[in-house]
Amino acid sequence: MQESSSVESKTRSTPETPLLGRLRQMIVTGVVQPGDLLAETALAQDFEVSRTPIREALKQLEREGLVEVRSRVGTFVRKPTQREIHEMFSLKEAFEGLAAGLLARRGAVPELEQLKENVARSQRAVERGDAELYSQLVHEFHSTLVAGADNRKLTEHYDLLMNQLAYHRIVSQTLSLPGRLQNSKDEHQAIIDAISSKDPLAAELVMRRHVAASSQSAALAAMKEEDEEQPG
Amino acid sequence: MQESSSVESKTRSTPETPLLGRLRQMIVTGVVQPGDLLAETALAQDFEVSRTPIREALKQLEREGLVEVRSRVGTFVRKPTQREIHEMFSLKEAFEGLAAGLLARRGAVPELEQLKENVARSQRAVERGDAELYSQLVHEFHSTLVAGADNRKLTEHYDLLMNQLAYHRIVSQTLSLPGRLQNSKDEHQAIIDAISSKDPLAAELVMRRHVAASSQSAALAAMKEEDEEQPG
DNA sequence: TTACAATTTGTTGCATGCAAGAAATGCTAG
DNA sequence: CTAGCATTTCTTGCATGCAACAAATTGTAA
Repeated sequence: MQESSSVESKTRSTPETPLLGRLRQMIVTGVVQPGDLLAETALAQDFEVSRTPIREALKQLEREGLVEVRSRVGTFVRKPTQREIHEMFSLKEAFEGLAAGLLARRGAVPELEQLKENVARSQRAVERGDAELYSQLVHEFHSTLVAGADNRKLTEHYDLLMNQLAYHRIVSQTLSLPGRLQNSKDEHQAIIDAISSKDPLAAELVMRRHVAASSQSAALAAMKEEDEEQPG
Repeated sequence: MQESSSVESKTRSTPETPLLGRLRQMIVTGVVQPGDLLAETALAQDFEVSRTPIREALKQLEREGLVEVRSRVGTFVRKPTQREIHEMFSLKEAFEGLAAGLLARRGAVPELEQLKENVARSQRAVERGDAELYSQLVHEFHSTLVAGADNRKLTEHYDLLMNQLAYHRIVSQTLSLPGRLQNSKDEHQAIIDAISSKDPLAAELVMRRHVAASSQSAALAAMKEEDEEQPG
């Protein structure tokens, strides 16, 4: 299953102090809500350590954009602005497009098989109308695709981005939109086809279209009004 | 003219403790070399503060990939592997391609004028054979282009990437390759043309081609530098 | 009640002490 | 000289105390 942190990958020079991961997960999964105060002293007591390691973790989270440290006032869980969400989806599109292209260039790798199996399971989830399972599979699909690009720097930046997007909550809302669920699965299949035919350009294009479509749904779900122009 | 940090942008929630920026610049500009030990106590004396803020800054730099903290051994300036350099250039291509597309979609903005003027100055630098000035202008061109995309998240990730690439040293060597200098200027002009004609796809394509070409040169230069260290 | 100043409370920022561990050094035996 | 072990040194990891500052609270006067 997953590591202690939410979207974080396996490799890390320092073995990832559990503290940072646990705090990050609390934020990403919504255990603590935007605006909540994360006081060093209180956290230190909760985790039964001193303020120092807590403080270091909070500084990291600030760098990751998950919290805001207001000097001598407090550290607060941050909520991305609508603009930031839009910006991050642009980046998501670029990252996953790049990943699809790189994966297509690599050819037949284990990750490609994983993707095929993912779509098969997704098909069954769609038939059963199991939105919860499907949401999980969607996450796995994108995660596997990026991993398959075999580019650690890309993975690093991608994880950073997705943590800040607090992917789970936004996407699970998105998928409940009518029709989007079946569409999404078909698009995943199209992506696999493009990758399988070892056509990096096509793979990137299809992937980016897919992400753009999802993003639009997600943006709609996050905020009702706000009409955006779509590239094409 | 630059901020305290090297490639960092203006906006930052916390006003960017000077310490972090100064340390970062020391690494990026090569004042301290890869493999060098950055001992907390020594730095604390140099900067006339206690170990605590030094320690926090070093942890940030670890997160940025500039140093490696080996537990209870020391913090060392990190040197990107050849693979990482390759990976980062892939990301650079994606980032700047995205930026070019976004900028093309924005249309006529101040940054576009800055780019035009940059090329004009570059032309003069080429004619005079002033490689040093040209190197600076190249940096400015790419920096302005990304800024012109008006996407702060993109800028954040881009800055993170470029700091780790320690751009200056690699690029300045790159440009000395024969012919590359004039080519580079022409490509910059082509990028501006695509952006001016408000064709995001074309702009992205041309930009990515340009970055790919530069990257290849830079990769060669980096390998060359690598070889020069080994014989000993 | 309202305005406003003084005080109290709560939080982070920084300095410092000490312990844990890794690596270098020296020492001893052969 | 070499190998192996003890010791010393150097470094980070963490705990804690105190100062600086912001914000909330209280008290007071009109």
